[in-house]
Amino acid sequence: MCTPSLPDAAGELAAIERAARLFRALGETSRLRLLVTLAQGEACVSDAAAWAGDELSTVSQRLRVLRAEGLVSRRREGKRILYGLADRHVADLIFNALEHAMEGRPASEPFRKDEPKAYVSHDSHR
Amino acid sequence: MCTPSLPDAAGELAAIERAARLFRALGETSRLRLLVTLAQGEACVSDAAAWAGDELSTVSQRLRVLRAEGLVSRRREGKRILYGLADRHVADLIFNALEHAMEGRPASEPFRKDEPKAYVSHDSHR
DNA sequence: CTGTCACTTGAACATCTATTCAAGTGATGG
DNA sequence: CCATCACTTGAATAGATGTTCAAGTGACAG
Repeated sequence: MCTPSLPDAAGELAAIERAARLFRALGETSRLRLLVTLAQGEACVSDAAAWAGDELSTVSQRLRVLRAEGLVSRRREGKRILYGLADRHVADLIFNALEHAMEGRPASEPFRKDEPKAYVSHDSHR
Repeated sequence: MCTPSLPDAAGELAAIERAARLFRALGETSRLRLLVTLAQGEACVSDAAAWAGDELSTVSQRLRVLRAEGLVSRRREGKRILYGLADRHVADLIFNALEHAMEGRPASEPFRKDEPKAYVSHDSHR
């Protein structure tokens, strides 16, 4: 008699929470730029900081956030530590968003009285 | 050895900025839950508020943010205003993230000395 | 060993963001 | 037309988050 439209398992709520944190990590221009940079290939923190024109510790903190969400990989090479995108999944997520961002309207859609198109998912994903 | 890895057009920077705002909109549990709810079908604000157990105005504000990023559609039906997912692209984004969230490690990966796998994108997307 | 290099981390500050209440808007139904 | 319903919006507050400086860590070169 409750949860009228959400046959979600408790685990799904946790997954949503998790996904939200993931999105939040992606949701900052500086961090996203960093990821796009890493999509071109691995980089050490110093270089990444140089490309971005930011402080070393700033970039390190950004990578910390990204790593906490499993978005980047990390390996040592000599004295440097190389970061890269964690997997193809991450790249997909980013490029999908970039596509949507380019297609989407210029962020100025006052009201539009009726927008008939509403997408409905194929039932459940689970 | 300058702009070593970023042949980005100026427009791409704007796209990244845009994508980041999009991710930020997705990056909050309450808003993401709302979107997942809408993925099951359209809903009016009152109902959505009831499902979520939140104030009407709270949900309205959330929808405002989502609408500003083009994530939801809106149409009037009688006295109600029905919201839904904007398009399949949005659903893809969400479900991709949910998958990654489920696959990913339990958010406790202290260091892992060497993680050899670093994904490198197939050159450019442009 | 020891010094140094490359990076990480803690704390402080500033900024941004979400939620809420109250007031406003506008289409609908009578 | 007018009252009402369903929703939106503005302002205030509280909580979260990013950046920076300074200090800390750890591996590698000598």
